[in-house]
Parts: sequence; C-alpha cells; structure tokens
Amino acid sequence: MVKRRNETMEENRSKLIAAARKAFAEKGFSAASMDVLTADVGLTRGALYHNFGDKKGLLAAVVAQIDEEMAGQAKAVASNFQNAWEGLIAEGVAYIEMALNPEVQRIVLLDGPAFLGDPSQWPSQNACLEATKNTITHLISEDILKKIDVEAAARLLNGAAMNAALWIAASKEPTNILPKAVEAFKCLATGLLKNPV
Amino acid sequence: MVKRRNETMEENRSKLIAAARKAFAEKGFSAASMDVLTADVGLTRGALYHNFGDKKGLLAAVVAQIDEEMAGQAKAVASNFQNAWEGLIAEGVAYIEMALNPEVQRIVLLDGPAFLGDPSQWPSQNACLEATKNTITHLISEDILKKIDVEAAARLLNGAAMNAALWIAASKEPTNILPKAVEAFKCLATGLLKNPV
DNA sequence: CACATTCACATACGTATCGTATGTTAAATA
DNA sequence: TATTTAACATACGATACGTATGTGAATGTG
Repeated sequence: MVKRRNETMEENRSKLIAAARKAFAEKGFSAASMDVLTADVGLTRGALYHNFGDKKGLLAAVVAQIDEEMAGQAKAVASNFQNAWEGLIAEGVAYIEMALNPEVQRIVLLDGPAFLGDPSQWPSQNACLEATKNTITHLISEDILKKIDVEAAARLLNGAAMNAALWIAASKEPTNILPKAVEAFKCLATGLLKNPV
Repeated sequence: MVKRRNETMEENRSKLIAAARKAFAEKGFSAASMDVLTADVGLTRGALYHNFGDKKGLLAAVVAQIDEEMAGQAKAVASNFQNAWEGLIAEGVAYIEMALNPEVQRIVLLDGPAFLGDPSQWPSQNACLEATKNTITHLISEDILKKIDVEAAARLLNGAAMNAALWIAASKEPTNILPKAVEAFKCLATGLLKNPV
C-alpha cells in the first residue's frame, strides 16, 4: 500500500534542498532567509523545521548532496586511469577544478566548515575524503607510496587541493593560475612517492 | 600636542578587539552578540560601529591581530634554523601547532574565510602566507627547491598545514594524531625539493 | 461507520540582533 | 567665547530564527 503522503514529502524535501542550494550559494548561509527560501518553493518555514530540525540541518543536507556528487565525479575521473598514481593526481586535480564551482566553494568549503564544524564530523562522512583514502590505501599496498598514515596523507592532500581552489577562485585570472596550482599540487604529491621521480 | 581623545580611543579599540576575540572564539562569529560583547567592556554598539563600521569590520580587525601574531611566531621558529629547508618544515609544523589553538581555528580558519572571503583578500594581507612565501623564495634562489610558482607552493603548503590542524583539533586523541600529521606534512614538502631525499 | 490519532505542514508569537538615524558631551579650533 | 567636530550613547525599525499551537487529510481502530 502506497502512502501518498510520503511521496510528496520526498518531493518537498528535494524542493527545499534545491532552493537552499541556490540561496546558500548566492547569499551565503547566514544571509539566506528561510522565509524567502521556503516561499520560493511554495512552502513555509513549518515544512523546514519539520523536515530538517533547524537551519543548520538544511545546510547539512545540502552539503551531503554536493559532497556525494563530488565524490562520484572524482571516482569517475580516477577510474579512467589504469595507472593508479596518475589516478590519484587526476583525482586531486579534479577536486581543484570542482572547487572552482561557486556552489561548492561557498557551501562546502566556506560555510560548511564554519557552521557544521570539521568536515570529518559531518553526517555525510565526507565522501570526498573517503575516495582519496581508498586511492592512497591502494597505492601503498602496491608499494608505490611510502608507508605513511593514510588518513593524514588524504587530509593534507585534499586540504592542499581545496586551498588551491579557493585561491584560484578569488583571483582575477583563474585561467592563468590553474596550471600553476596544478603543478604545485603534483610536486607536493610526489613527496608521497616511495621512489621520487 | 597630545590629543587625549585619541589615546582613549585606542584603548577602546583594543578593549573591543580583545572582547571580540574572546566572544568569537567561544560562540563563533555569527552567534556572538555585539550588544553583550560591547557591554562586557563598558561600551555600547555605538563605539563598535563608529570604530569598525560593522560587525565584519570587527572580525577583520581580530583576524588581522591573530594573523600577525602567528606570522611573528612562525618567523621566530624558522629563524632558529640555519638550514633553510629545515626552517621551512619547522615553520609548517609551527602552523599546525598554532592552529591547535581554538581561537585560531574558530576565528582564522573557520569564520574568517566564511565571512571575509579568501584570506589573500584580507586587509591584513595574510602575514602567514607572506612568511611562507619568503622562505620558499629563498630556498628556490639557493637551488634547494624546484623552480615552481612561489605563491602556489606557499598556498598549498599552508593549506595542507591548516587542514591538518583542523583534523587534529576535531579528533579525540590529538596527541596521537599530531605526529602522523607532521610526518605526512614532511612527506608532502619533500615533493618540492629539487633533490629528493 | 464513527472516532481517535498521527502526520505534514501552516500560522502566530516572542525574542534577539543588526544597522542606522539621531542625540549628547567633551575637546579642539577660530 | 562661540562653533565645530570627534567619540561615543540612545532610540528605532526591520528582519530572522525557533517554538508553540492550529489544521486538514490520511490512517488506524472498535
């Protein structure tokens, strides 16, 4: 027996998340008004607090959605390489390029950490970080990388990539800076290699 | 001729910055109330808006203060090494350790970027980044590092360090994780070396 | 089939906060 | 001495959040 209520509820959840995604990206989390955001999709704040608990709950849902999209894209990029090492590099570069998306920057890189705390504590469990950890684990098991702590390496590598993205996005000439950032990223990553190039 | 007004004005500015530093660190920027913050030092919001323009102006002043303190400390650490390469590593490790301070984390690493935008655009000009850039420039001129873009290298290196710090601070056992993060940081940094170890 | 209950929201309310507009007092100046 | 200005304080309006309460439809129950 199908409950029609649940169907529309999922629809409303999706609508709210989509609206929030737009509003947060454009205005920033704190400046985004829940009143207008909900009204944009024909609802009120009642729906919001019922579905997400509070404003931060909605942010968490939005972040989780974007995070999963990013992880999926990174995985797809890395899978195109038979060489796992090149896959790791490509994954990092992919993060840099994805983070050029204003939506990703504003919501995931800036407001996310500020209002939800450290990404690793997010309910979404940070899919991006998991993807990088998997790749690094594989590379260590193949004796390509030094035997360092996987999580440490993944975090620092991701941190470097994200920081590069913030830099690029804030600059006047992103096109000129992107290759520099990518090169620096590759340099740093080679430090993880067991047999440096 | 001494203007007494300017003297007390500097005092009040300092008082407000100090109070804001405490409030922002404890409550976070958005949750910190300007009313209570100013009342804590015997003033009203009038003083605030007169001196700093708006709430974000006060945040910028606080960030600039902490940023300079950090850069000074990093410089001091690096100057203890005659070996410039070890100085760079020590500088990075120093950033990681400094970022374990909750005040630094909350204000400079989380709320700062979220509300003021990319650090390089801050009026304080990001003293930390400048310090790292200087060290890297020197190391390149001595042919110790590869000839990569200085700003790119400095940004990614700092990004990695800051991310490590956020990770450590959020963990349950910071003591166990710190050495792992430091080791991973050193690994990454060696990727910049012209002649890898 | 009448009735109670629960779900998924809407409405109403109180409170807090920000920025600004407008005083106010003491110092600087003419 | 009169006037202007700097450095605040006070008052005000507007917005936004969270909660408490209302409501209608769907579901369960005797």
